[in-house]
Amino acid sequence: MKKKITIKEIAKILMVSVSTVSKAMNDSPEISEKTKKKVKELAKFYGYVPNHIAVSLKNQSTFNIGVIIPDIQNSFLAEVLKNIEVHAKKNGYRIITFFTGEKLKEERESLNILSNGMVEGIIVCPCEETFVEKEFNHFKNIAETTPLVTFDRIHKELNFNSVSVDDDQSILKACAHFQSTQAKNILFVSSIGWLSVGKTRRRTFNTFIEGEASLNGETIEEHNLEELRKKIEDRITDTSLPKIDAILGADIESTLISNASIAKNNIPLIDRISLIGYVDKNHNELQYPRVSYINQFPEKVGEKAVELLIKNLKEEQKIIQQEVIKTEIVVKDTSK
Amino acid sequence: MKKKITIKEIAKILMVSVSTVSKAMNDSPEISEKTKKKVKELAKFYGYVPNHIAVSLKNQSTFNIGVIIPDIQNSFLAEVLKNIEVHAKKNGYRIITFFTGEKLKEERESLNILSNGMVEGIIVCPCEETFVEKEFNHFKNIAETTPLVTFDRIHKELNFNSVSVDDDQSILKACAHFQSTQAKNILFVSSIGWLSVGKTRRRTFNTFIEGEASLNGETIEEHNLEELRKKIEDRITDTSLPKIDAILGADIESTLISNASIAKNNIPLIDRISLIGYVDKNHNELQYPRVSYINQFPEKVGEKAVELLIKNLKEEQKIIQQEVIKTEIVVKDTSK
DNA sequence: CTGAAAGCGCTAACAC
DNA sequence: GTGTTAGCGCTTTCAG
Repeated sequence: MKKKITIKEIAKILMVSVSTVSKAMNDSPEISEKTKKKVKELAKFYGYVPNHIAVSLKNQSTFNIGVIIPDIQNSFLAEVLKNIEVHAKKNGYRIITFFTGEKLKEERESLNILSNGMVEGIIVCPCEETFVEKEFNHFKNIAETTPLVTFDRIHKELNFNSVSVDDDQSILKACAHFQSTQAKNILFVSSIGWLSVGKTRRRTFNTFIEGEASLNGETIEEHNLEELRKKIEDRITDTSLPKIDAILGADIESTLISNASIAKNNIPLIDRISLIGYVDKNHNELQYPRVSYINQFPEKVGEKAVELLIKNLKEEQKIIQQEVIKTEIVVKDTSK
Repeated sequence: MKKKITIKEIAKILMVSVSTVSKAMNDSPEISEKTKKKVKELAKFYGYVPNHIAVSLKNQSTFNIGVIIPDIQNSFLAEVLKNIEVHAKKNGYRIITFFTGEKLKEERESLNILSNGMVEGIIVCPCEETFVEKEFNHFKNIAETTPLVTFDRIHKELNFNSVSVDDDQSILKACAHFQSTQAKNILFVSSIGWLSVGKTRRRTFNTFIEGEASLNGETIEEHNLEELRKKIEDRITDTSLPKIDAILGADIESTLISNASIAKNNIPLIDRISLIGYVDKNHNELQYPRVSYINQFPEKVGEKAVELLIKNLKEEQKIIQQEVIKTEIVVKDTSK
């Protein structure tokens, strides 16, 4: 493997000093056009590119933003990530992405590694284990020295800059939508009952239903997807029980399974069960029927997160801002 | 924002030299247990973490692997990426991911940035524009100084370490599968005719069909997905034309649209059109009907890519190895 | 217009 | 067992 050429070697070949080469490469007005040309030509010839690590160390700035994500397979997070990258780049920053697999240990490690010189600031979606363990100290420690923005998942102890989605509002809007279409029996399905966000969504659903005399609610929560499918199919095909008018999916998986169950059991149109849930937008557009869904605007989440972080990088004093993105129900084929 | 503490400051507080602190932190046997304890305690107290940039510069090694991906929304690439990350971590490496958006300029820039000190080696899926422009010099230049592994997309000029998928075989296996189920008229649908991989797939399909007297082939290629949907629906519902027995989807989008079109037009079972194509595995499992698909083993691609790269990092001399992953047809609901 | 020298934070050979 | 020192590749002040 060929060795990479350094400024020093270029200087030697040209019989000038390293500082001259450095200045020439950076187009300093101190250097004559002639020398600049000479230096640049040789640099190009040898394929010189400044060593990024050395520049970072010297300048104490990397133009890197760290991003920590629980899971890349989560299409919402993937879309946020994409948008973080786009907006970071637009502002002259690169991103360094770590995945935690929802593990607290990985999250801690990622924060530690990133926060020491690698990046100027960090955008992080806290992992599930963090919420289970109610352990937020690693964030607090890091936030003392490194600008931090959390997104998507919130907790009162996570009082940093954050961008989240109005989750309660999503559920309430979906319920209200069902109500306006005369649904009576609403089934809440979830494969994420163990996740804090899953718990909140269920609680919000239940609270709403209890407050509405005209509505009746049922819940199916099951982590195992095959089991979940079975339970949903059993329920919606069981004619001995009151008919389900609408299903609210608490996550992508349960929404898809509900959609599949309705399709598979070929339920006649007259008995159509409405369905609203969470989906991968791109995918949803291409399937039939397209599910009516809760749009969480991942583009906005990504953009805002970058915006908040960069604002914090520039300001000297630290400002705390908590953005909440409003969601909307997008009516497609599975509801009126 | 609080300043991060350095080794120097710890040394001053403890009235020892920086090297003592450094050695103590790195558990050098030269240092007494007592001093180690003293140093470590203070380090912990002040939340000291070594500056990664400085360590990298000093050691001339970063334990970073660069990954360059055209598009994170592509579920195949996302899954490969996830597996690259997992296997990199397993070997003690972090990954730094850049997205090119299929743009040659971005690809060039990403390679340049990564190759100078940031990473030890690079895993890259070359972007489409690279193939359109037939411009491979940026890879060749980088490969002279930085270990490189390309994956997924290949070209005879890209003669580096690579992991690719046996694309021809995928198409041939699908055709053979249709043939074995007595299909006569096969429709090839594609939304990626403009992409090199799309061209190859179509060519392979056509060549096979022409060689088989018992088979008849048709092709619908259309970049605009709404148009594509219309064309597919028109074709499969047009009873004045010979009936389509099977559809081969050349990419995820056209496969999904075909599936949706069949479902939407409620084609009776007796006229069932078989469908094989490319899918997002996770998603496919949850929908109904689940599409019979070509498994490209993204896990293997990611794992092999890391393996090849690390092999190259360790060996002094450079070895070139071109891995080809065999695919398989996974029969689900849309074919016999 | 060019060069010498200091220093970013850390490690490690070498001295004591 | 601990300290001194040089140096990784680069930028930048200051001197000439």
